[in-house]
Amino acid sequence: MDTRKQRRLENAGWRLGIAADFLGLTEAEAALVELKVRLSEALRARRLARGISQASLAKQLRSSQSRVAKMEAADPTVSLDLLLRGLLVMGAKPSDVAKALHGPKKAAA
Amino acid sequence: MDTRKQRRLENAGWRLGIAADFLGLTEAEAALVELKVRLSEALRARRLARGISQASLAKQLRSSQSRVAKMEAADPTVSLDLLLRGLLVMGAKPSDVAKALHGPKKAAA
DNA sequence: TGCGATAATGTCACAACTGACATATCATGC
DNA sequence: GCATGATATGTCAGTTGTGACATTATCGCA
Repeated sequence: MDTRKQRRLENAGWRLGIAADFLGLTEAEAALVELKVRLSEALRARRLARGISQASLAKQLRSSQSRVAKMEAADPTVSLDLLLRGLLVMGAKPSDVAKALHGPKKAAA
Repeated sequence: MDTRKQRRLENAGWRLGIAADFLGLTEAEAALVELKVRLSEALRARRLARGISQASLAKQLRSSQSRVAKMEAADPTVSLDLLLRGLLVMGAKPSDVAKALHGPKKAAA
């Protein structure tokens, strides 16, 4: 088929309806929240495994106890950047992060 | 051993030397940059696979062409949040994101 | 050569995130 | 009962990220 016309329209940024775009974004937004939750759970798990307090983690992160609490609660005001830094500071390797993204369960039957 | 005293100190936030903490953070910081680069590569790959322009992706993201360019360049001013949203909008599932984190190569010999 | 589309780079006002602090809740041990 | 340590919740001023815009640089095509 002739994809030229479509390409033209898409590149102008119109991609078949604003409503669809909107839905696409909120979908992505929901998925992002899901990912944040998983990372926050992984963070808490790692911290507890090390047996240290939120205050201690905060110090290592150069942050504060209250923010760490919000990180672990997946508070909307916490960025992924901070969450990731928390995990990495707690010794997570990139592959560990990838695992965490898959889901909270390690290997459920 | 008696771990009580150590726990006390740790929970007060002192964890054996500020220098070590500092190194830990910059290490995490470097790892974070690495992850950002991988995600930015994955983003560009996905966009090109779909054959759409930065402007089109920007529209779907409700962002701008210039910011998408910066996303793909792993510019320090773009957040992980935005990068992730970009990937998700481009149809990436969480498992795809996890794969991207492992490394740019899919299955090199 | 000029034109249209795409992408890269710099800037800026505005919005979101941040650390810090105060305070509150909830356990444990005395 | 009430300390003590850990965690949760709310607020706020200062920093960082954001979308938008302008500008520039390529590239392909007629």
